[in-house]
Amino acid sequence: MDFKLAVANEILTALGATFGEVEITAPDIAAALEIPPDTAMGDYAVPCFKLSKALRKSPVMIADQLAGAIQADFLGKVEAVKGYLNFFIDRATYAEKVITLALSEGEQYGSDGSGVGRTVVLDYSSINIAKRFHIGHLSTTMIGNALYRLHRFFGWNAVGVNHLGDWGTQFGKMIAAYKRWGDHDTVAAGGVDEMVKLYVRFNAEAEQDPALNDEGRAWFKKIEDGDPEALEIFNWFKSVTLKDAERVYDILGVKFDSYAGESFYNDKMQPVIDELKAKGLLKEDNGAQIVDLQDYGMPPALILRSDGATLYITRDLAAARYRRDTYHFDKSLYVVAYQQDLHFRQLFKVLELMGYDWYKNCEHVSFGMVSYEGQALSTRGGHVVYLEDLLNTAIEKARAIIEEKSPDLENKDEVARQVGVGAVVFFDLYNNRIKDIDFQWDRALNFEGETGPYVQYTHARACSVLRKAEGLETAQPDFSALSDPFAQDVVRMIEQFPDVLKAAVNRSEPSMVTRFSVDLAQAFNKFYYENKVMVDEPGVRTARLMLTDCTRQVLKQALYLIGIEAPERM
RNA sequence: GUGCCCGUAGCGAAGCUGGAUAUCGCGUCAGACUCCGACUCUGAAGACCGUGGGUUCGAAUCCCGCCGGGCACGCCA
Repeated sequence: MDFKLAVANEILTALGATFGEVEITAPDIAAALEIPPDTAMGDYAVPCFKLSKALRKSPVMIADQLAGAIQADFLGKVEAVKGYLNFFIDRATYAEKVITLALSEGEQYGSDGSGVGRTVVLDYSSINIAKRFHIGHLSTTMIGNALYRLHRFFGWNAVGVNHLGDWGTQFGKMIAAYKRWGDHDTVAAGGVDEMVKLYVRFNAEAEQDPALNDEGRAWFKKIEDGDPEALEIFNWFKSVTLKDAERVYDILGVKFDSYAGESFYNDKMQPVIDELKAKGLLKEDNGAQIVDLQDYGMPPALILRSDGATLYITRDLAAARYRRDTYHFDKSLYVVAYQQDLHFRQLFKVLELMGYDWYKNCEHVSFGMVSYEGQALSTRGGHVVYLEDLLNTAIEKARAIIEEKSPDLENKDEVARQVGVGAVVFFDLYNNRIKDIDFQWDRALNFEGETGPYVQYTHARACSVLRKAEGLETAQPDFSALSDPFAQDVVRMIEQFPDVLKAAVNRSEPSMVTRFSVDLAQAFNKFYYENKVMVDEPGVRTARLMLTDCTRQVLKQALYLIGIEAPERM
């Protein structure tokens, strides 16, 4: 039973009985239902101010009259207060319905299956070849991962794309540097770090000897032309970078279905350019080919440089079309920082001008910048935190706490990893994605308060209680044992879980799930403190254990959806 | 200069399809519990919700101006 809808139906009936025909439907009323700021005021409320005009009566009068006309067995009490109609629901029934539903649906609880038969393409993480993974890449990776999991949970066919940054003259420079100073074994052993060293050296020496740059360009031209040697080195660089990145992805539990990056679209741009030309969208400006977007308040989109070379947006146009043709997506998300807001507005606008109505299904999921202790990240300036270092530090810290608090734990290494990584990921997904993050070690490694470890701990605690209850006599649950405010808060959170997930998907906002997990954990901890679960009375005990089980299940699911594991002991 | 985004207690935030007394965490202070597991509970101090207008029965929430900060604005990605 949907409580909101049930309450809404009662109101509708009472409205009809009291004021005659009204043009309003039950779902309308359900949408207008609110949860009062204080549970002492009621469990649901309807503000009657909007009805005031249509009915030509004061809100206070409407509320008063409706209160007198409503009676239903699942409603405890109906009160009219200053134009608000407040409902008190029968709490035992409420708890029973919510818990029974959540437990019967199990791991599917929270999903309405609304994505079945639909496909979403998610572009996230999108690392650059020959660069190390640092904290600036965490948000795109984890937001993308969370959205990927959320969509799958709702039944979507999700395609995760790591749109590799593997195109540009810097790769020609890298090869030139490698040919001059590098050797296979050193790079194979040192990985990305060695490649970065070569690149840094190249740029340093190129300042003395600009001819080196020509050498770099020449190598890049060879890549473009498909020269076997150039391609072999280039592809090898890619595989070394991906191997390095894979290590981090494994720690984070992040996966992709495609690694088609910029170079992949090298031979797919010409048809797009031809099409732009055919549709009369392309025009020359200062030797370059552009799409004029002046009518839309935007600077022009540069499709071809004056030397004929393609640009970023040219590749993204080709990529958008390729994804549409290949995956037939119903939705395409780009999890990219807000610096590129304009780029995506231009991209989507050009798609629209090309006549692709599916441009509407493309969305830029933009997020804030990461700075480090107040300053911009700078790889060159050494002002940077590498992701692997951060994760390892977090894992070590978790390990130390485990040694102190639960030295007898069996799989300490695994749990340390789960908790350490959980802290970092949670930190990243905690705030609205649009907010900038100033990375500070002590905050990212915080395990107390609103943090991943706190939620994980609550989950482990629930597991512990359930373990202790194994083998005890079960009885018909007495749901009236869940009528107190603390248990009710937990029930309410569990009831809201499906709505929270839906909103998180609709708004592409994983932080809603992160927030929810904290709220549920807090509510459960209060409940747990105020009510003893393991009481002698079997009916009461069973009801409280069911609530504990529900909490465990929902916390685990919430954490999973934002990419965090939930150990059963810690 | 133009466009977009952000501005809520000392700090970090939530609340933004308008609704009752603006929540949460960190930190500070005073207590309680210390019973299943780093928890939890009670209370204190701390917010003219950047600012000025407007719309509305009602604005942190919507609209406009201003201030402060960030990002972006043709041949990088």
